[in-house]
Amino acid sequence: MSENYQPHEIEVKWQQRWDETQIYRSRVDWDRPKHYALTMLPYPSGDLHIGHWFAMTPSDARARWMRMRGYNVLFPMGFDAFGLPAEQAAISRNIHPWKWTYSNIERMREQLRSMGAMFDWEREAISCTPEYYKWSEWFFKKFYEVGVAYRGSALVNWSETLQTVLANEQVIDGKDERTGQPVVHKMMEQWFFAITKYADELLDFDILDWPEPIKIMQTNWIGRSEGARVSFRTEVGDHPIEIFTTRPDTLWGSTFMVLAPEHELVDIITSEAQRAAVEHYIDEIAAETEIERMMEHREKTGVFTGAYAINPVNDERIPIWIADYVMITYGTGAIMAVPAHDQRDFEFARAQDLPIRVVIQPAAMEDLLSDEDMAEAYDGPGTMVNSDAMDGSVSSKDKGRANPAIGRVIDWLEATGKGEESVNYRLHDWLISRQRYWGGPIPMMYDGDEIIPVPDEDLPVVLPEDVDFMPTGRSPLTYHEPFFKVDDSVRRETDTLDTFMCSSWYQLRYLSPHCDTAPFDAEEAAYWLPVDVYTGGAEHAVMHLLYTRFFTKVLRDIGVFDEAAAVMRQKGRDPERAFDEPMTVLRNQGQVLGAERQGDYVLCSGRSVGAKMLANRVEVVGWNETPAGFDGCFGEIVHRTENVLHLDMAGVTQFVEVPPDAEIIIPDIPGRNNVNQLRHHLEIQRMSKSKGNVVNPDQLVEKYGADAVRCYLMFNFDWQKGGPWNENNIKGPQGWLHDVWEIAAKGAPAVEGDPAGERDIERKLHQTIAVVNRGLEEFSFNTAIAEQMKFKNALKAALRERRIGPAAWKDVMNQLIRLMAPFAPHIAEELWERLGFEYSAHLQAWPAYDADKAREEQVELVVLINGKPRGTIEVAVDIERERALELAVSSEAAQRGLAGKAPKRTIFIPGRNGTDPKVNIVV
RNA sequence: GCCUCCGUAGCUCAGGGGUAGAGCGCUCCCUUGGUAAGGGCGAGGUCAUGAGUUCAAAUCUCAUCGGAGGCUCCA
Repeated sequence: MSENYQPHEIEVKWQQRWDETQIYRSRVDWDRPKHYALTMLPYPSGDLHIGHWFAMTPSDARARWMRMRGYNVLFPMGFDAFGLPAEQAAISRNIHPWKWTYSNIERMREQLRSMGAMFDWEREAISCTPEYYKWSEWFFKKFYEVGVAYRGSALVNWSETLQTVLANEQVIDGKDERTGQPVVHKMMEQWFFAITKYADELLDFDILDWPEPIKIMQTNWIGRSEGARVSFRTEVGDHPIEIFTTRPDTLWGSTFMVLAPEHELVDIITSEAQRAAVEHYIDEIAAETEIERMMEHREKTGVFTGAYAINPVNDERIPIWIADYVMITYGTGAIMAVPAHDQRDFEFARAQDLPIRVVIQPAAMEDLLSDEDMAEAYDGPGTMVNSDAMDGSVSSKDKGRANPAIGRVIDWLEATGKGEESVNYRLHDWLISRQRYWGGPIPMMYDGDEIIPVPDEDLPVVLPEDVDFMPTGRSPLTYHEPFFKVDDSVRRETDTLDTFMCSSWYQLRYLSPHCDTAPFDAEEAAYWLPVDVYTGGAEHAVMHLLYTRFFTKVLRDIGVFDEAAAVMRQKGRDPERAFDEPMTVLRNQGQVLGAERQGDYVLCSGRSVGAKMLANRVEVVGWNETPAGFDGCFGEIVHRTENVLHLDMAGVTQFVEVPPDAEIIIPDIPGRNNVNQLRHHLEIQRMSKSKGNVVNPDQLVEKYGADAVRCYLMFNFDWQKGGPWNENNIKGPQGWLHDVWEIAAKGAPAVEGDPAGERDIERKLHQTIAVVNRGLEEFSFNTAIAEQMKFKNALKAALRERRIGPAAWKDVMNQLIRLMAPFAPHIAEELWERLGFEYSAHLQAWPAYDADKAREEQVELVVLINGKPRGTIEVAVDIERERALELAVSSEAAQRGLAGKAPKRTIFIPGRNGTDPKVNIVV
């Protein structure tokens, strides 16, 4: 073996060989423990992005590791192929979404193969194929049968830009999540999934090992609050106003009511005298966007409707206002205003000169509130006052029934029939229909008002190809008569499914993507489910990750998993809770950010040598701090080679050589500075086409090889954090691979080695195994690789010092290659073969960690004087306390520190894994 | 405004009550028959700041400053 490391050649070669020998096929094997590793499936948007590599290759490394540890691993891949991006791209390029999507998929498949991941392509699933969406449709029907899918009228988000409705989860700050364009509220009849029925169960994360932020985000999104519903009579006939409150203990302090301007009662209750003012206000609000309305700290505006309501707790007559600080989308769209105890109501009352009444008094006398001179609302604990029979009840800081006053008032409301305990959710039902073309058809038909599900035997309802899909605000399928016309009276639903529905169950389709009698094969499901480790971006926190949990729970409740559960029982596995959640462990990767040039601005003075300046002084200054009349160079450092700075001077590049004796002044860094402390590095930014900082993985693979790119991505970032791209840093992992190659290429050493040296390297190997295991376990891929680099350095040194013999060398190489196999699969396989081991490296067992072999025998006993290290003594690893103290106190370092005095106190700290034992001598 | 996480070498990051670590970068030397390279030596850190706890604090506590992410008229 003598050639150089040629990544490209060996990578292509092994990818083919792996394919041919099918070593990544995953098959049910009840005798082996299973591991379902899943990484979020890509959208076939065109080219594979470096972000895909960043997400997928570490996941692949971990899946490979699990496999080598004896697990039967399923690691599938597919495409989330329906949806607006394809349709928008198709519109702008004037090609059919099928074509666009399929050519992208073909291209991305090839790119995915170049990663050298252990994807089982036999299990590939593509959500826009009829074989796939047949089952999306089938699920929809099942949901309809049990009332989870329903058609209803609701205020929905309408995007003018996209000409379709969107789910709440796809609207962020009043803007469409994808295009950033504003959405408006519209009353429309649409299809919904009753996700709110599962709100409480979705709040239970007991069996989930998920990142805390995701759980918090889902919890906030679901937004459960406990309180009461109370109905206020109005003076305009039988039109009561329903309100929800979390503070029923403040009911007596309600001095007015506020309806959202969109509330359906506004028109009914408004008095003739106020009608013009109310309509004017509503017009004004309508002209504002949702975004403007949600701006914080804006002046509270509103208008009186002329109507009054009766507060049921004290029969008081209170005015009804409308104001835009009350949102139609939350609660009932109406509130009882308690200005004394709610800051928003307080501000409104002050602005409109409405009365304020204190009904909760704080405990301390000096804090007592008065209606007239409150500066702000009081929402702390206290005692109920001005509340008739409830006076004296103690309102604590607690929410819901945990607060005694609230509990007492709720009981009283229910006993008197004035109200009832209630839970309100911020979460709304999932709006599932879209007025767009590129989605799964909704398998429903209409005969007049009657809804008729498409019979099972007619599934799938196939999405026709010859459709004009330009958006018009109506579903493109409404213009396609052969599709929608079933017969003279029956027509098909022409809206399509939200793509998030299709991606809510893809993990199930991977189990048996070609199964045409069921969405998935029961035995496969029984064996593989649930997903053991799911990896992907945190941006899906309240969309995909919430939807798929909901979906799984519905499927469980309608019995879709029953057969799989039966198989489990039959195989002696416990199906209890196996189908409650789709993915038990979730980890989010961070984002690889783009780099943008950003160096220090410097003033350089010196003398010109040809085109170059030879500087004697370089000072870092602000970007616009050129002193008038300055004679020298001023500009941004855009690059540096050794001690030559490349300055950008208003578009012209100036070279400045900085000799070692030049004075360098960096205000942020005190003391003497040197040239490499100057910032010539890159500023981080999101990668985007418009910034031109998108990194193309194909070119990197071409240049460095897939293994180096994989290792760079795993080594140079904290995977869960992400960070800035810096191609220069690829040299680190590249050097590692190169060195390992060289060590292997040199072949077995021709010396005998020495036992101590071999023992030493064995110890280091086992210490490395432990760290690599921990790194992979904890998704800390960077530490796992750093440790292997260290081991490589140690091995290299030992070989140089001729301390390793041929037998030990071969054994170490064998283990070293297996250790690197999950990270750099191609080079590992190549070296494995070249060293004469049997194919394949990836079918080997993971090196076993042996704690005895990892243990140090001789360690340094550290002598500390007053906690400061002052010297070391070589001792046995298991040295005992008495002996250590004796040695330490009599050591030269200690004697020097003690200067003849007796130690005041001595403390022995035994060494534990990896750390040296210590003795602290207090003088 | 609230919540979560984070400030360690020039950069990217490990570690974490008991000697300050890795890779890259940088200096100097060697090699110039692995060569759009290789080898060796080395420099560089008040572990953000300030207080507290301790025999001992980069590590634990509190405060301050700085950064990232999330939530935010949620009744």
